[in-house]
Amino acid sequence: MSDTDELLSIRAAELYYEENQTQDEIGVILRLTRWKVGRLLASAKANGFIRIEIVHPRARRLPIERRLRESTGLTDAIVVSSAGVSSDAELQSRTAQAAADYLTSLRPIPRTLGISWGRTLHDVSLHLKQGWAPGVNVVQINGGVSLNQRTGTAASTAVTIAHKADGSATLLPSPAIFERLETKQAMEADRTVAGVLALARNAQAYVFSAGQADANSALVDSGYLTVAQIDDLVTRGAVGDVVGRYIDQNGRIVDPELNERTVGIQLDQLRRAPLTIAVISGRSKHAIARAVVRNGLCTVLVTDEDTANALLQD
Amino acid sequence: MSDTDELLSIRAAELYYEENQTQDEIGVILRLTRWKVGRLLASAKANGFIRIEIVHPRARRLPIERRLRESTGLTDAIVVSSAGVSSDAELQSRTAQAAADYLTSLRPIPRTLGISWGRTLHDVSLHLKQGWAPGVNVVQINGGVSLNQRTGTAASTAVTIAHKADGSATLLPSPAIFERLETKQAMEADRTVAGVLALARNAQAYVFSAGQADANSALVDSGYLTVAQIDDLVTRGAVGDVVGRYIDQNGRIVDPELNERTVGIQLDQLRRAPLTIAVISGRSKHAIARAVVRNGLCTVLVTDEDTANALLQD
DNA sequence: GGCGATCTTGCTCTCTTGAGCAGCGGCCAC
DNA sequence: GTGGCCGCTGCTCAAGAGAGCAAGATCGCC
Repeated sequence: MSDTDELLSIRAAELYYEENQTQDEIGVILRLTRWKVGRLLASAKANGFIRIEIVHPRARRLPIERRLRESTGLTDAIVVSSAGVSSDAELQSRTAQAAADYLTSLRPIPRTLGISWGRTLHDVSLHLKQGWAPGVNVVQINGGVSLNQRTGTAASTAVTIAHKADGSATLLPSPAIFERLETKQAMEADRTVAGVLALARNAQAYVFSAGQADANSALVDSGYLTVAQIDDLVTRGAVGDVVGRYIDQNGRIVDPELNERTVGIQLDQLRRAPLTIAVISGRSKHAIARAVVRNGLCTVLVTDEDTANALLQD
Repeated sequence: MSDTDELLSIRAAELYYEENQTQDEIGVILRLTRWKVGRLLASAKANGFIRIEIVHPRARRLPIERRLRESTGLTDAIVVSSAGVSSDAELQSRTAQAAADYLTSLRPIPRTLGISWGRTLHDVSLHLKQGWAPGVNVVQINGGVSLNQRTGTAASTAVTIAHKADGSATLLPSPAIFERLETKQAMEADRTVAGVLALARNAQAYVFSAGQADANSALVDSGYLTVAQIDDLVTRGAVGDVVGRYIDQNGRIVDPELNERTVGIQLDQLRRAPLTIAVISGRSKHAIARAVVRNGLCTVLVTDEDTANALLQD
């Protein structure tokens, strides 16, 4: 397009989008036919001079969702807009909201829903509306927090989600990671625990988040791992954890021995499940999000625009 | 509007603006009539959820221009968009470009055009196209740079503008500020100088910029004033200078004695002129821009979006 | 619980916009 | 210089979107 046409297209766009003139009126002002004006506006759009943004906490980015589905093979992708977001916390809240919306709209409604725990899942539980689903049985799929003052977060997340669905919660009464393998095995042998784990393995749908591999991990907060242990895992290629299990960028368990001592369903069980919803957002989780998506650990991803774009870079 | 309607309006907006669906198609998807969809889209716009931005160096902000004209009584206002601008220099370049465009489109074409000098005016001169006007006589309206290596900037600006209009330049062969009043008066008594000043007073249009009152002033750069002198002026209320004369926020001369020693047309002559175009942009010039506009020193303002918004705050 | 006021809804009608097409003019090769 | 090709222009025609209106729903007030 010629230079003067480019300038004209900008003048036309100003009158069209900012002054709400019709293409006809613009034609009179710029001494053009209305068809020419229409073509100029189309070219302004095609050249990317017109940027349309939906500024709202609930806004999603459908084109990015589509590209993400196409390039990764996910069955569904939910991408929240990061337009006008100032803090990471706000972004995560938006993502949790979107996850809650997604759960609410799920059809058929899962009878048993396996969930992990953490800040994100807690956030999701808060965003769910009372009565979001009728009678869902929520089952915890990995061992919960129980070593310090944050006791009960894991349980309360499951209970809240179940309560709001007028359903029931099945808790996994176990630490996330045992110090000794024998203790863990003894625990798993217990009928109650074995029953919960069996229920977890047969859930119709899973919702989980993922943690980045750094000192801010919930597993460090909860006292299951030390910062030194995390550092070691990172050295060995860990990018983050999924249901308490640390993986590298190829989705492989980084420390099999540690993995053995971790209570909850196996990653392969997640991989085989037909509906696994990962809720991951924030700058620091790009790497673990990539690992989760690239290695088939989820079929549905709920995330933010920036993380989605990072995934599309590859 | 109800909460669910708000959410629906966002969903509709996503489908409409990002997925290019028709309101009819959206109606099918969201199980609404197309009229409801149309109303939701209208409400999304009305609520400011839809942000449309024209991203282009030549883009202007017509609604702000209109508000500026209405609230200040300017006969015209040109406001360039600051969308996608990273540096102050880029913004100033855009503003200078807009000023050049405005000059080019001026009708009737002024026979004599009075101009000041400075970085901004120099920038404007560079953005003018060869043949922007036929045969304009450009006359310098205030004393020029001549004390140091930047010699000639003032003259070259005038010459460039005149040359590109296939016209002539009339230079004011004088320093900006004299040290002694007597020398200045002697200079003004000279027939040549007096002639130039008379021509300047009778120009049909004026274009000038304004300087902020700080150590970066062109008058400091050129050696006419010291930083200490500027500090003193600021203490006395100066917000900046117009054609070399420092004014406070009420448009009053801050230092009458200094003003007497300054060569060029008087501010009152600007105030009386029918067409005075001020070109002012950049964060640091908000105060002086306000002083210029509020006190009738220009009839046309060319500026950037941020400065314009600052003016509209009052 | 009844009544009026107000808001919402789904419609018709009209204006606005986009798709597609024929004709014109410029440009290049020969 | 001439013929053919390509791109731009202004048109017709149909789809899309908005304004306005009347009927129905909802709400508050008594």
